[in-house]
Amino acid sequence: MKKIFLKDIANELNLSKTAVSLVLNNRGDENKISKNTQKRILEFAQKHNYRPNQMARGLSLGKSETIGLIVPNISDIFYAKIASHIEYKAKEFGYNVVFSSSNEDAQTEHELISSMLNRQVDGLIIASTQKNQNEILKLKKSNFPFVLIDRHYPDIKTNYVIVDNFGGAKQMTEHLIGQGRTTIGLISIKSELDAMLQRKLGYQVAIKDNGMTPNSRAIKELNFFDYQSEMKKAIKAMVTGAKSVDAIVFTTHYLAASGLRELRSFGIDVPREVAIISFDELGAFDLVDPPISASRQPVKDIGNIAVEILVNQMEDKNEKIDNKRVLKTELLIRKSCGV
Amino acid sequence: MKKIFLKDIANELNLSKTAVSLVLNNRGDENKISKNTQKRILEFAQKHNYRPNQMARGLSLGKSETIGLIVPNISDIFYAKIASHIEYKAKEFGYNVVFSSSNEDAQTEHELISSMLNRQVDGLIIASTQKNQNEILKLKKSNFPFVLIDRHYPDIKTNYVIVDNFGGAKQMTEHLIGQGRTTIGLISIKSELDAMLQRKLGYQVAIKDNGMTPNSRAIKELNFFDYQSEMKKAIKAMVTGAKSVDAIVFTTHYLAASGLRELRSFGIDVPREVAIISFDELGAFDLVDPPISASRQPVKDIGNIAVEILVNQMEDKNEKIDNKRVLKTELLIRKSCGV
DNA sequence: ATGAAAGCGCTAACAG
DNA sequence: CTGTTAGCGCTTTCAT
Repeated sequence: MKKIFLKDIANELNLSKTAVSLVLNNRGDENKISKNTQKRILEFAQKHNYRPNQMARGLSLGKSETIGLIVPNISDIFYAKIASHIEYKAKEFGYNVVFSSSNEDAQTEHELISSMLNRQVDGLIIASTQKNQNEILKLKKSNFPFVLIDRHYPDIKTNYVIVDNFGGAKQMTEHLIGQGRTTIGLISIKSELDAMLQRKLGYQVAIKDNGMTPNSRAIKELNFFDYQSEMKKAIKAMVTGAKSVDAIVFTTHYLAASGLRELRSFGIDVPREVAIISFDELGAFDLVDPPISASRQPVKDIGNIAVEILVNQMEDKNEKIDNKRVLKTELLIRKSCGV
Repeated sequence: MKKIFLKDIANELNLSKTAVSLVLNNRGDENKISKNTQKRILEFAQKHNYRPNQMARGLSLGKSETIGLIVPNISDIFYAKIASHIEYKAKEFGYNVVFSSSNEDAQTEHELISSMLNRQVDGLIIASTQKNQNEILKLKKSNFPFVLIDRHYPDIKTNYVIVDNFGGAKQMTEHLIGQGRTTIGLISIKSELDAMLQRKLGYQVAIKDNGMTPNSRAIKELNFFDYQSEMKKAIKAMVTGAKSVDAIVFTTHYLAASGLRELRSFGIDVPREVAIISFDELGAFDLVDPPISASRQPVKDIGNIAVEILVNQMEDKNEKIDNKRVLKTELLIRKSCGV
């Protein structure tokens, strides 16, 4: 089963490369190549297991039929799920997906974008570190097709698909208030991410709107790379002393999991003493003791819509490039925030 | 910021494409190109943001510096983690990663392999459906570099990195026996996967070795695509009637999660009435009520070793191609299998 | 209806 | 030390 090339099949069949190429790309009819010739070509290719070299094809065509996907971390189940949906949807449109993780590092993200551009991806889907404003601006100016997901740059007009972080967090907080909680804390990641700012804001607005006293001491923002050890201190500060909280909003799933571990180690009864709720969830949140309430993100929609917008822009060069989509999260009420 | 090519920089600098290409590929010194010329080239390239076209480069070089990764499902946290480690390790060696999910479908896997070959990946890492023996055999015969992970074909000599499924399952079962459990059931996926067979075998051998009566009614193998609804029946059958079990071994994480849900809905006290243990785990298994014991797979090692073997084979064509690695799982004892 | 020939951007003998 | 030249495998215009 040796490798066979376009040229070989042209030679064997006494045809030109042109004819073979045309037929193999389904352009036989429009170029009026006889049915019989077409059949011969197709059968021969099939029989000899012909595989066009996509690098050659891509070089010639000036495109690779590949989409690049850059996420902070593919082993985060949230991004893994999005990746899975992106891959599925991309395939529907005939595109492959190359992915890479930036590890929340701006420089890595920068290199990844370059590298993918080198590899001639036809478009990019990026869950950005949000620390590469210039890079994104350059991409935009060069008119290269891309869409941001999960995180966007508020100051740049681009395509993006995000969720309503503000609304989701506000709704979560209001639910706790509705349950009669009066001293509600927030534990988040220290970050410039607009998503995180919006979640904090949603929480704060809910607090104020309900006539409760905002208390900056009730807000803890942990270092992303060291959140586990900082969590211990944060929880300790929140549950001891006179101003202890009776509820905590976590701005992301791994914080909620970590926070619950610490609450337990302090012997706190969740939800009786402290109710908790999480933005986004892990697979087993419904099994946890107690089951953790969460605001679920529509991962499938995020992936699908991102691909659709991207493909539109890649294939229709006139497409406007500030296609903004803000999706709603879904509040899942479980025992962790009250009875 | 218009696109700039090798030719452009040669022209601008009044040099030949050769010189420029050499320098840009760090072969300036070995080709005795003057330091000064090198500096001019590098600076010009830098300044104009030169990006070599990897399709052209790949076509010329006959390789793409890309590794293809095929897994059953990238949104399964187990594979997502492996993918993450593979990506990281591959980058150390200068390779990119393209991934795709086969959805446990043989035909899809077949197409994926073809497609990746078309795209000129330099090597393949495959967690196979194990239903493509011929395809794998062909790959092997063509001498194309690849390594199987997680699942291997027992009848074909290939590179592979798997875990000791038999030993892990045996150890899990023995632990339950050591806890005084006397009627132990197994819930698995109906599948030809060697991994699943080995897990079942490990369970069965542990049962026999300890003088307990094997009972085929205590083994339930569910349909992969419909395991949730079948789980309800399986659990019901296991916990009702005279021969109800006092422990269950689950052969994979999502089965354990699903099984626990059903046990609860039947009002079973875990672990008092029924102890459970899982092969592999989900992120929050330690938080679940009760915390679920599990045999953890070494995902990082699986990824790293797979890449190392593959790179060896890709870069040293004399490398033997039956590099077999069987890694140990790690038993994590938590409350779900007894006090 | 089919073929010859040029070209995509880069690498690598080989010759100077 | 540098330049010329010939590909890599495929697509596509332009003749025929």
